[in-house]
Amino acid sequence: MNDIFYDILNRVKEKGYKLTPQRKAVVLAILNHDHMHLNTEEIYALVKEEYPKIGLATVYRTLIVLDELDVITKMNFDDGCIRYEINSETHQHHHLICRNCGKVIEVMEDLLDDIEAMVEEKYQFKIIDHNLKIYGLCKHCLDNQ
Amino acid sequence: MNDIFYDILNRVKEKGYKLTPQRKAVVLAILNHDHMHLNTEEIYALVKEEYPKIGLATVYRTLIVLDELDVITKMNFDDGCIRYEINSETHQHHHLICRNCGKVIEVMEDLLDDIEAMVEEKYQFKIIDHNLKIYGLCKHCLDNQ
DNA sequence: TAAAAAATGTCATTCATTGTCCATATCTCC
DNA sequence: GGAGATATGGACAATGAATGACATTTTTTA
Repeated sequence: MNDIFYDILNRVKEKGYKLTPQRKAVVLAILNHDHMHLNTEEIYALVKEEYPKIGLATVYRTLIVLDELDVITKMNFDDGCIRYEINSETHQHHHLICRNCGKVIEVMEDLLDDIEAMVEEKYQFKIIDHNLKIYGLCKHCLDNQ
Repeated sequence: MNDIFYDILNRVKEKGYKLTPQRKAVVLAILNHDHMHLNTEEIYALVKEEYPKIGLATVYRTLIVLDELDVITKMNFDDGCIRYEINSETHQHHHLICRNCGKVIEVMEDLLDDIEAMVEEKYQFKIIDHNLKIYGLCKHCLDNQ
C-alpha cells in the first residue's frame, strides 16, 4: 500500500506537478477506500475530515491531474456523476451492475482476449484500454423477489 | 425501415402512451440517423427542421419514454452528454472509441459468451444487458501520426 | 360535444463541473 | 536555509445538460 502511495507521489512529481498536501490527501483518501467507486463529493467529504480547509474545486482539479497521469480511471455508472477507481495494472476488471439495487460488483477475470485480438486485426485498432459493464440482477435481488 | 418505425409506434401505443406528432418526429429523426449516436440537442435540432414548434423539454421527455420502452439505449462516450441509439435485437454491438480523434466505431461481433457464462455461474448474476467500450487509436490516426 | 386525462411549450431551477482571480505555498537554485 | 519564479489553492461566479412547474393545448372517452 505504501509502495503504491509513494509511487503515485513520484509520478505526480515527475510530470512537473507540485506535491501539495491537498494532492497527497486526495490520493490517500482514494487509496484508503479502494473498490468503493467514490465520486468527487464523497472524496471531498473524506479529505475534509483530515484537511478541513480544502475546497471542492481543488478536489476536482486534483482528480483531473490524477486521471491525466493514469493514476485513476473515470467510471460512469449512469447515476449522474463520475466515479473513480485506482488503476492497478495487475487487475484489469469489469463491473456487474444490478438493475434492481444498483450494487456494483467487480469481476477480476478478464476474458476479453478473443475479442481484443479480433478488433486489433479486423478493425486495425490499437487497443489502449477497455471498459465492460454488465447489467442484470445480483444474487441477493434474485433470491428476495 | 418502415417496419421498424411502425413497430416502435405500436410499442408506444401499447404501453399506454399517446402517439403524438412530436413523438413520431423524434422517432423518425433517430431512425433516419442510425449509427450516428445523436445526443438530445442534436435530435432536437433535427426534429425542429420538420416540426419547428417543438420544445427541448419535449424531446428530453420523449427520449425518457423511448428508453423506458427499450426502443433506444443510452450511451455514454464521456463527452459530457448522453447519446442514444436504436435497439435492434439482432445486432448486439460494441464500440471502439479513438482516444485521438474521438471517432466511434461499431463492432458487430459479440464474442462475450465466455465471460457471460462465467459471470452467470460464478457470480450468480442474471445478465440482462452489457456495454463494452474499447479505447485506443483508430486506423486513420495510427497512419497519420 | 363536453369533461377528464395526458402531453406540450415555456420558463425557471437544479446540480455536477469548470473558469476566474488573487493570495499563498512549493520547488529550484544559490 | 532563504529568496524568487511560478504553479496551486480557495472562494465564488459561471456554464451547461437535464429536470421540474405550470398554464395551455391536444387527445380520449363517455
